Amino acid sequence: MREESDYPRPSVTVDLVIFTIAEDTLKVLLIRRDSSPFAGKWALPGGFIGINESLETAARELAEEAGVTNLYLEQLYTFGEPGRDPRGRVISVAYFALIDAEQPHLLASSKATAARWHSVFDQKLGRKLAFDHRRILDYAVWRLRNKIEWTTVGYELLPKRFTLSELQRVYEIILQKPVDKRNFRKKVLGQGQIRELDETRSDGAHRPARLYTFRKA
Amino acid sequence: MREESDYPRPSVTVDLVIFTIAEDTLKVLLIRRDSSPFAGKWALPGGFIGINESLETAARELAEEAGVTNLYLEQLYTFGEPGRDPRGRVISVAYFALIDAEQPHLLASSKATAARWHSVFDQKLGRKLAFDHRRILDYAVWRLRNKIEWTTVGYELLPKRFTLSELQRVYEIILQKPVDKRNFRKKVLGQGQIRELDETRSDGAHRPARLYTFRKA
DNA sequence: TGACTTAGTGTTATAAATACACTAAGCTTG
DNA sequence: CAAGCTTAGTGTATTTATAACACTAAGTCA
Repeated sequence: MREESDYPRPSVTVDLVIFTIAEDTLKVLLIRRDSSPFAGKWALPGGFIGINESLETAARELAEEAGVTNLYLEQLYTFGEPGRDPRGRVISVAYFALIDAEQPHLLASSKATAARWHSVFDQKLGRKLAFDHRRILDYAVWRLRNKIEWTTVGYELLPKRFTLSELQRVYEIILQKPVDKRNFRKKVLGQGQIRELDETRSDGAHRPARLYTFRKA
Repeated sequence: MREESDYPRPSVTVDLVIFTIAEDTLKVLLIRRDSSPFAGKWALPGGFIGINESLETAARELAEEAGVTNLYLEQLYTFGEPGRDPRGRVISVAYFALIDAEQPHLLASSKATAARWHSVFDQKLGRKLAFDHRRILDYAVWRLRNKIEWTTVGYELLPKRFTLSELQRVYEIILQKPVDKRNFRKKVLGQGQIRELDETRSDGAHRPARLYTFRKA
C-alpha cells in the first residue's frame, strides 16, 4: 500500500448531470465550451472542488452557478480513467440531479449564457459532447430509468401540484415506452405517496384534471 | 465554475471492502493500523492512487497486496467529506469486492501480516474501525444485500463447484434471515444461471449433495 | 442393520402485474 | 346552445410471481 501522499495528486472535479422534463422530452443541462480542449463542444456543468468543500456542496454550488436551484441530488459514479481529460489526470465525481418542470424556463434569465437544455434522446447529441461526457450521460439515463421503476424519484421532475396524466407522461418520456393509464394510476395511488387535492386544472377542450401533490417521507 | 486547477488538490485514495464467506459468516478484510492516526484500529485496505493508474487497477493492486486475487470488483461510492481524515483532505473512492470461499485460507500465507478477516456482524467491530470506515462498511453491506436479491452476484462468493445448500446458506448469511429451501431451489434453478454437474459430494453421515456450477453470461 | 442427518422434491394459496374499453366533463365552434 | 371533440377517469379478468408448508431419499456411522 502506498503510504503518504507526496505523490503527484490528480485533480478532482465534480460534474453534474441535471435532468428536467421540458417540451415533452427529457432534457439535460449542458455548457458550451469556449476554450480548448473541446472548444465548441458541449459539456456537463463541472468544476474543481474547493479544498474544504464537500462533494455535495460543490455540486450544489455548481448548479446554482448554472442558474438552477432546489434540486434532487445524488452521487452517480466516479470517473477516473487516465486520459479522460487531455490536460492531465482528472478524476470526476459525477452527480445526478433532477429539477422540476417549472425551473428550466428561469434559465434564460440566468447569467450562465452558455448553458442550454438539450434533449437527451437527440441522436446527434452524442458527437457534440466533450470529454467522456457521453458515457457519463448514458450512465445517468440508465440510472434514472432504474430509479423511477423502484422509487418515487420521478416526482422530483414535476412541480408541487400536478395531474396524474402529467406524472404518467414523465414515466413514458423517461422509459421511452407507453404506459397503461389504469394500471399506472392504480399503482401510484396504491403507493400512498401522493395526496389528492380539492382542485382541478382546465387546459383545453376537455374534462379538467384533478391535481395531486407528493408527500415526502 | 472554477477554471484551471492551480487550487490545492485533495489526495485521492482507493479503499476496498472485500467480502468473503468463511466460518459460516460474512467476513471483511481489514488491516491493523500501526501508526497514527487511529493506531491500533482496523482499516479497510486502501492506498493513494498512482498518477497514471486507473481507479479499478489501483483497487486490484491493493487487493493483491493484501493477498487476495481473482475478485469480483465494482465501484461502491466516493466519500469526500472534509475532515474524514485528520491528516488533510482525502477523497476516497470505495470499491466493493467479493472473493470465493476458498481464497481466505490462502491469506495466512500472504505477506500482509497485519491483514485479518473480521465478521461483519460482530457487534464490537464498529468501535474498532478507523476513519469513517464503519460507514463505508455499512454501505457496502447494504449494497451487497440489495445486489444478491436482484442479481446473481452471490455466486462470486462460492468456489466453481458448489451445492445448492451452500448457495442457500450464502443468502441466509448475507440477508441474516432463513430462506425457504424449496422456493430457493425453484428460483435459482429457474433462472438458468447454474448448470447441474454429474457429480456429488459426500460430507458426513447423510445423503450426498449434487454439485452445480455457475454459467457466466 | 438401524438410526441419524442433510439432500431433494410439489402443491396450494396469496399477492402482484398485465391486458383491455367504455363513460365523464368541460371546452369549442357552428 | 347543442353537438362534437378531447382528455380525465374508472373495474375486472387473466396471468405471473411469491410464499407457505412436510415428507421421502440416500449415504454414513455406530
